[in-house]
Amino acid sequence: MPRPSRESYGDQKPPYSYISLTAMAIWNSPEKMLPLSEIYKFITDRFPYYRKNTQRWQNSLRHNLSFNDCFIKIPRQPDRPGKGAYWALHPAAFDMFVNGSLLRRRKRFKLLKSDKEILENELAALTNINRIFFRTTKPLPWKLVMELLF
DNA sequence: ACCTAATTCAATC
DNA sequence: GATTGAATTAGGT
Ligand SMILES: [Mg+2]
Repeated sequence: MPRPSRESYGDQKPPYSYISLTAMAIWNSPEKMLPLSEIYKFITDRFPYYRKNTQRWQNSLRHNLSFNDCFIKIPRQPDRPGKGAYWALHPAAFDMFVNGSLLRRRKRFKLLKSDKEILENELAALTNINRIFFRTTKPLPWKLVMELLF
């Protein structure tokens, strides 16, 4: 994993792909997952180059998050409200930069169609569980909930 | 020169 | 914010 923490390229474009920058941001975080806004912040905080043309590169970065299987969208937990989901690195993609550079990996990380479907089902299940908590102030009758679910 | 990863534009939800 | 496609740019051999 790329792990630059305090670099300075001035106003020059740093030699990292959006995938690298995003992986750095996520890896640098305590929980190894960040909402979009924090990924942006990580990048603009240390690379002045990205304080311009924000609409362009942020759209590209979002494209990367959705398109690349190495990034997975974790639904936000009810106890941590905010906008958008969290983004994490797929555990099987930790080594996606080996034998490559931070500008261009040797191969794209792509999940098998079947593995992708399994992952999507798991995340969808998580979203459903979270929905049970959504906007409830008082504690839910867990005993009852569990009995209904299982 | 070639392969294909990365970036961009932009429609759509 | 997130997803997707199509077209273009560009890194690495
Ligand atoms: Mg993804």
